[in-house]
Amino acid sequence: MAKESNISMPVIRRLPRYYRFLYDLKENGVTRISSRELSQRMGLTASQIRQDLNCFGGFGQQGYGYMVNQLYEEIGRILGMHCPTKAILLGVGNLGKAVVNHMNFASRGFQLVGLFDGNVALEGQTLGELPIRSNNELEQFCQQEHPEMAVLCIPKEAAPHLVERLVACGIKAFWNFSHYDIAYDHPEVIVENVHMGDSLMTLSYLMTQKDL
Amino acid sequence: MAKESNISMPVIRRLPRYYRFLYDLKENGVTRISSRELSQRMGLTASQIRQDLNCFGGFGQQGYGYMVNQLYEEIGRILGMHCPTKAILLGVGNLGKAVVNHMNFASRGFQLVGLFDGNVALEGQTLGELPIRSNNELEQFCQQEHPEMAVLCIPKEAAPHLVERLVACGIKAFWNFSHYDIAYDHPEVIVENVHMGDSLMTLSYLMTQKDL
DNA sequence: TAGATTGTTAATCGATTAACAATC
DNA sequence: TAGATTGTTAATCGATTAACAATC
Repeated sequence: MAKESNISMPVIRRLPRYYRFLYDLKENGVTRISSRELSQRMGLTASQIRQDLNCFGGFGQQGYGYMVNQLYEEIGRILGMHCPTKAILLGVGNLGKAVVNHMNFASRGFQLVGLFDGNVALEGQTLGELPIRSNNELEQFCQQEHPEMAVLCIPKEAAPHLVERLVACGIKAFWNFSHYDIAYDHPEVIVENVHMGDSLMTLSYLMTQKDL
Repeated sequence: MAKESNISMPVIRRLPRYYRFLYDLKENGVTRISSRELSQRMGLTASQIRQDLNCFGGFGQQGYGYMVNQLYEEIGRILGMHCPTKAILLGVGNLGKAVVNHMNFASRGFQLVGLFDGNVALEGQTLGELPIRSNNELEQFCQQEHPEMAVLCIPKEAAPHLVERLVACGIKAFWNFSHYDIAYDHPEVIVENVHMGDSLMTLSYLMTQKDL
């Protein structure tokens, strides 16, 4: 579908949310829905929903609405859920462990194939059915498995050097929990930053404002 | 400063990022900076930085720039870093543990004062120097400590009932890791959602697009 | 056919960028 | 004073909303 390029980021970032709501509707046995009803459930305008969906094609039927299951599948396809990408995770500390245990990579378009940590004491331990490997094995592992995405749960200080190595290993995208600014040094890779601290501080701001 | 109301969300969400960059500059011994230089480091326009900062007041000096430390402190004050809010966390599973261990609440405007879990087997265990309490103690604890914010690391199914109780206990804001849509049922509370899964799916989309 | 709801164009709104006067 | 850079207004750009013709 040629329409799919040049979609704006606000639209893209709404897609996973549509996907979640459609999944819930599906689970609740709803088979079709109008943009108007979906808009009420999601707190958006019906206009925006139709505008968003039409970036990718006409998934609805005039006078009738959208088939929930079909729309769910279409958005899943658009998001790349059906062609999983191999991913590795670096830094098996508190955060890394939680990401491995808590995040269902398989249902979000990725296949987690390797765990790495700089601490050799962890080597040989397993986490979520995967062995924890030493960073020394990185190059060899990537040559064999060809992962394309790396999850960074490492300290900021360790990041620049590791990112350099990972890019050399063929990693094309990063899910970055570290505070190192990858994009600045590597404009060619895709980076999705997760700054949980920023989110917490935003909440602090909003509470402070309301207190006035 | 009366200017501080009606600031748009895009501006607010950039504040923590300014705060981080200013901290780094400070650490590196930089004492003053122009909007132009900061814009280059952050990948923004100088215009936007000046526009953003002027929502809150004139922190710079014409012909000279901004004092790094002063600006850092001002943004910290705006974000409410200096008046910590008491917070509790519910759900001490993988994710809850990681949040407790990994997130420095104290440096982001909050004081974590209590941990709660529905699993009584965890009761009495400690995590990050705090005892894990049963959800049964919630009401009594809140009466004594008056926390204003709750971190939700609980399953979606458990959320509606617990949120009800927490709002009755005087909780005014939620840092929500669950997929339950709090705002829909409680428009009066402040909610900051953290949807890590959405972030991962966005990355999947971006990779899928580039592959075309 | 009549009613409903989409797909799509046009209008509005808001956010970003550019420009420049103020001033250090 | 001259140079630099802010604070602020104006212009542009993009995203959202409204409107409505197309059509199921």
